[in-house]
Amino acid sequence: MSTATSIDTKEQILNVAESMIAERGFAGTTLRSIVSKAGVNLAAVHYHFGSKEELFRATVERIARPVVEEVLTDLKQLQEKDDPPSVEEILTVFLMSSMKLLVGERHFSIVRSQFMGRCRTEPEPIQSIVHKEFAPSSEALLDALQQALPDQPRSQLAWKFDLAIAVLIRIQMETGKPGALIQSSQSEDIQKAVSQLVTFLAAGMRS
Amino acid sequence: MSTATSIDTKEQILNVAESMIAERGFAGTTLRSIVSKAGVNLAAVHYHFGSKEELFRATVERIARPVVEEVLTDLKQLQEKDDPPSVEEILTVFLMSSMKLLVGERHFSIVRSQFMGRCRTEPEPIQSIVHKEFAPSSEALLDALQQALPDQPRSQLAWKFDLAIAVLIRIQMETGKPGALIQSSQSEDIQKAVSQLVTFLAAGMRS
DNA sequence: ATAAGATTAAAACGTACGTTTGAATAAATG
DNA sequence: CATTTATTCAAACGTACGTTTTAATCTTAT
Repeated sequence: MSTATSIDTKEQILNVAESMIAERGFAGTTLRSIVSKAGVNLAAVHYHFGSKEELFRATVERIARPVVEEVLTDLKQLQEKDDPPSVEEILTVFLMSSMKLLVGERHFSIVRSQFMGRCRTEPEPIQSIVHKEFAPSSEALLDALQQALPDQPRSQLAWKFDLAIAVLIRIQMETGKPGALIQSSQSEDIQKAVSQLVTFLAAGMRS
Repeated sequence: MSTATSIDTKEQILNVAESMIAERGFAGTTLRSIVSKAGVNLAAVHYHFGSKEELFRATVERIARPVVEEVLTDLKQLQEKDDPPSVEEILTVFLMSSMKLLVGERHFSIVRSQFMGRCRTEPEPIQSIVHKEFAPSSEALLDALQQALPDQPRSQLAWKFDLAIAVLIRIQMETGKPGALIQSSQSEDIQKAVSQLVTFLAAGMRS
């Protein structure tokens, strides 16, 4: 059953795995280093998750799920307001859904942002896991963009949106580092950065 | 001395390391898998390179050096023609210098492009190695952009250029895959893609 | 031809990996 | 309270890692 102790262990592993994978990547992070930092037994990983890869899947899922859900609901809400929404509105939903991870306890949330960036640049089979997790929101966003820019061929829109993802990933990986666009997890900083990014990307999307 | 056989061994290791790191990343690529595919002895790696990390450094250097030199000479040539050059001209130099890796034997050159993208998203200490290798050309390009867009604050230009790098990396990683902007290594395809990317990025840079 | 140096080869080094096991402990259930 | 279930723990499993060693082989030059 789910006892208080077991939940703590499981979540501790997820938390530590998150920050270590964000820094060192999947292949560069060992289970022994995770359990050492988390203060739990090595076997706990396999008891709670089954394998290293499943632990990674759980880590991705825990972060990605609320982001994907946020995109879908915000997009739906946007389309009910005015259909079709503008490119800027769609890009704002796209960026803000991920940036909202940043609002909260500083260090932890910045790590989350870096984790998101890191895990989306991992080699196979990690890449597929992450891609699959984000597929629903990616497709919804691309559909919305197609409606906002009906004159552009779908293929062109596809690679442009792909570049928008690349930009988001880069922003996430650099978050908190000196010289980066986003340095704090304060709401004003984030909103300002998002609006700059929307301007940057919208110009490219329309071009 | 440098005999014909030893050069073949050394270059064989570099070639195979290049393609395997492009696919699996640095931590995910083992020396044993490299020498196995290359058909050379395991100890040859340490004889010719000293360590796994030094092999990686050599692999990066072999590809990055001509790219960096190309950027510097092309930029100089551009500035002699008209000073200051336009944003579009600078971005073209930036993109084309890397894209020229693609011109040549198809499979091998596509792997090179993927390697470039992959190694620039690696965790430390790899990240620092790659960054150091590209620093001269990055700084020169940023300086040129500053001259072309004197009204934008340096800090803003810096993160915008950083996003341009992110875009290039993404393009390189996706090269050859279905749905990607660049699918072949033919000169026309590349030039067409570069001009589209220049338009995309220039719009963002000016925004 | 032979000595010197450069390169390759096979084997082992110690370490660390992900995973499994089986017993000990804690929690929940009747 | 007894018993079943859930969880933790220490230890070991087999495998694979990067690296080192020592000897054999090939090149080059005297």
